[in-house]
Amino acid sequence: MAPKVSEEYKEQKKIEILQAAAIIFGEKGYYSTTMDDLVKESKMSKGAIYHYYKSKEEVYEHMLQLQAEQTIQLLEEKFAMLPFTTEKVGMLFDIYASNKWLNEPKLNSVRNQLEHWIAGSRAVNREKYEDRSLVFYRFLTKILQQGQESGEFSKEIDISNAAKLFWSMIDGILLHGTVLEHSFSYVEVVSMAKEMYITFLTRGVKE
Amino acid sequence: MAPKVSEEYKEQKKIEILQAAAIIFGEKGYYSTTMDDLVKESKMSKGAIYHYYKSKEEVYEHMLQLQAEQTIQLLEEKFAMLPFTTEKVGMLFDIYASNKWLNEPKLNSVRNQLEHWIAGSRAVNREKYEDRSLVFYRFLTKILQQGQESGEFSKEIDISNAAKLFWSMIDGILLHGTVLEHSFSYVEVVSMAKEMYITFLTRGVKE
Amino acid sequence: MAPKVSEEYKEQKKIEILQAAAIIFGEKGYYSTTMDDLVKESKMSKGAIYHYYKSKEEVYEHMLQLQAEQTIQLLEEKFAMLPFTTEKVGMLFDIYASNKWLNEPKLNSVRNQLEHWIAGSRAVNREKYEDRSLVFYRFLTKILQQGQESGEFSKEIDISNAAKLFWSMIDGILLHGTVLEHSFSYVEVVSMAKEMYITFLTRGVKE
Amino acid sequence: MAPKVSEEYKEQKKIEILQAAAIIFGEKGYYSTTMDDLVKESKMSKGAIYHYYKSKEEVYEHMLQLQAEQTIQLLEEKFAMLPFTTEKVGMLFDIYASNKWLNEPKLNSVRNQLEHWIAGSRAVNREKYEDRSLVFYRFLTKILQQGQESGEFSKEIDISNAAKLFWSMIDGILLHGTVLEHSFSYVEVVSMAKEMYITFLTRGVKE
DNA sequence: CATGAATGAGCATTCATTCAT
DNA sequence: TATGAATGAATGCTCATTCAT
Repeated sequence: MAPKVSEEYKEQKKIEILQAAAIIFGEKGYYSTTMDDLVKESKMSKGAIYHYYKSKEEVYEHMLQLQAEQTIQLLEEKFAMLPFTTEKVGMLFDIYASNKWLNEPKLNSVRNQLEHWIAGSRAVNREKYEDRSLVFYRFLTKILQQGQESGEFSKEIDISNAAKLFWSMIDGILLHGTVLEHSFSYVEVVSMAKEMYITFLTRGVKE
Repeated sequence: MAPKVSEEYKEQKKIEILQAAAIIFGEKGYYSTTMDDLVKESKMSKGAIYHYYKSKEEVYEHMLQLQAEQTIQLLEEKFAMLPFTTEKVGMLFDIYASNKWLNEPKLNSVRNQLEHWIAGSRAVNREKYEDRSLVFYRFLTKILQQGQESGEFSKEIDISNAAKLFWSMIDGILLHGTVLEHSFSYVEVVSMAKEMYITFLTRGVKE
Repeated sequence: MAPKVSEEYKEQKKIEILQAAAIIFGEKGYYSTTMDDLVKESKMSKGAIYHYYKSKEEVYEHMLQLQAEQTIQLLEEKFAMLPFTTEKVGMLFDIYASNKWLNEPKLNSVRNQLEHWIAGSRAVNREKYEDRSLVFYRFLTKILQQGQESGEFSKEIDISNAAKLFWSMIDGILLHGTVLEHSFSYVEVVSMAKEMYITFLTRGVKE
Repeated sequence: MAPKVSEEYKEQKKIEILQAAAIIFGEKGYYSTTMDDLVKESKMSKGAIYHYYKSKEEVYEHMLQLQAEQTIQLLEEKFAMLPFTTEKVGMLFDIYASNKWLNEPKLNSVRNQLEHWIAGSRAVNREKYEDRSLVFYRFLTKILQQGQESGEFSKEIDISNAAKLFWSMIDGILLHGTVLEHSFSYVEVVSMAKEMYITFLTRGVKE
């Protein structure tokens, strides 16, 4: 209702829309969510939403981007203080094993990411999705490199592929965990993956 | 009154619909594919399709089921003749590494499975999806058990979780490979996963 | 409701839609007419209309085309039996002077043609509108040529421009007549135009 | 309480809005132009425009009125100095034949007038449009009357209808010229109309 | 006076499903 | 059985107008 408002106000409004979007898209998925659903969830008018985003697609895109950024940011914060790279990689698994990743909102966020990933892989502009992955790959590759340099990890391993393998594994586990929920022993599987992966990285390294 | 056409005829018709469905759903995804698309692809009339399947959803379901069955059957055929379980597990990776899994139709099939998995995980009747996974889990669990019994694999490993981990990993790799395609070094990553997984299974086992 | 219907049936349906379109577009104009108006007027379902035409625009286009064709056909029928071209040109005016051109449906048809003409002149694909005019120009040019050849009309006149002038004049009179209706002495103005135009064509011709 | 700003300021603002309106309505037509388009073109805020005009319709109305007034004023200025009415009528044609009437802005103005004329002829308050025409009719009727009184024009002609015929002809030619643009030999047709019309008026008058 | 964010009714179009023939 | 015309609720999006600041 306020004209000529501050930039922060507008930014705040966009965040509010994205938060409602996260809830409702998470609940019903991209296709089954209607703009009326989002209107109801956000308690804004349709016009207001279209004032800030020019399509349902755009709302979704921005929501995904925000979630990816928040994830990366979270990871980097946690990592700032750890001295050893082995610990870092271990913590990465621990983060995903922690119950934070099992509650409803996170689950939905994961579902969204995966769903749009797949849908998007059919789209013409697939680069966007590639970019989003590369951020995650790069994040881990850097850590693995530190590990090789410090002598913690075997130098024979191709760290670029190892990073890809890590995220593939995590996404696969999240996928199964998301779909199967309680019949999938999520924590145990992540734990097994952690042991397997770290053993593999440190294999043949003298301690 | 005797039916006008044979059962085989009807079964054949249903298969034809499913084949068209695999192509068109694979190309456009569940939501973006319309029944008119399926009509065009299958070269049948709308009435005919609705005669054999009572909804779009049902066509999709049956198509997925068929694809899953074909995959399991393929795997079992390949495995019949291998004596050592280590070889079997290795072959499992090799199958996924082989170029059969990189061509367009397979890719689409994978996309379909994953997409519906995720969408379905939100649905009320999630059991259906759980069942489909359990078939795969059980298939591998049996093999891993043989491996433990023959002394090839470490007895300390929880084979049920190891099976879950395997399929999570494979689906995760397929997911990344599907989305990223050429910028994802698919074969190398599968190969690394193979080495890692088998090492993990056989770790501590005297040879 | 009938599947696999005859071509005539389909043609008939399309005509029905066009007839309803002529009424409702004529009444409210292109922009103010909604598809719901057309649904109500045609007593068909929205889906049925979209089954035969792929957009509101297309319905409008086809309606215009039909009206133009009907006009040309009407003119040609009337002309078949007249021996002298002067009489033909005279009759052309008489047709427009006749009260047929003053009743509501015709008036609306004229309004539609003119309205879309103008709107269309801004459009990218203006050729369509040009074509429609050229049909009318050509129709008259042929007659004027016969008149010159038979010696009825002055040979100094550029008949191509004279044809353009005729239709400009008629459209202008229709425009004013349509807009001003009763305060525009339509019949008298057409009559004056007739005298002026024919005098001009036959000027200097020995009788 | 005294107004905060002068009347001239307000008048100036309204003119500015109308100038932007002439451009943007001319370009896109009444229906396809949005208030946001007008905001952008006028470089004013939406609130400002609604402060001076109470609706889109009103802006359009005022714009048309202004354009009509300017046209009449232009004509009257040109005519003040001509002694013979035949010359005046000739000049009227010449004005329309001059290239001023072929450039983009004028063309758009013509389009606007015609478009709204037609749309308006459906409206309830048609008198408004009638009035606007009557101004033009009256303007020419006066001149034709002078011509009859001075003996330049035939006394047998109904000058009221002749005035109507003139403007019908001009609008018709503008209509065709506007729609067909380069494939319509505008200057030649106006020139032919001039010869025809003046011959008609002066027919049977001894010189 | 000026601003532009907010409103929400309105619109064209889509599409799964039905059913008369 | 087979056909495809018909249905109409549902959907994403637009835009003239209002009004708090």
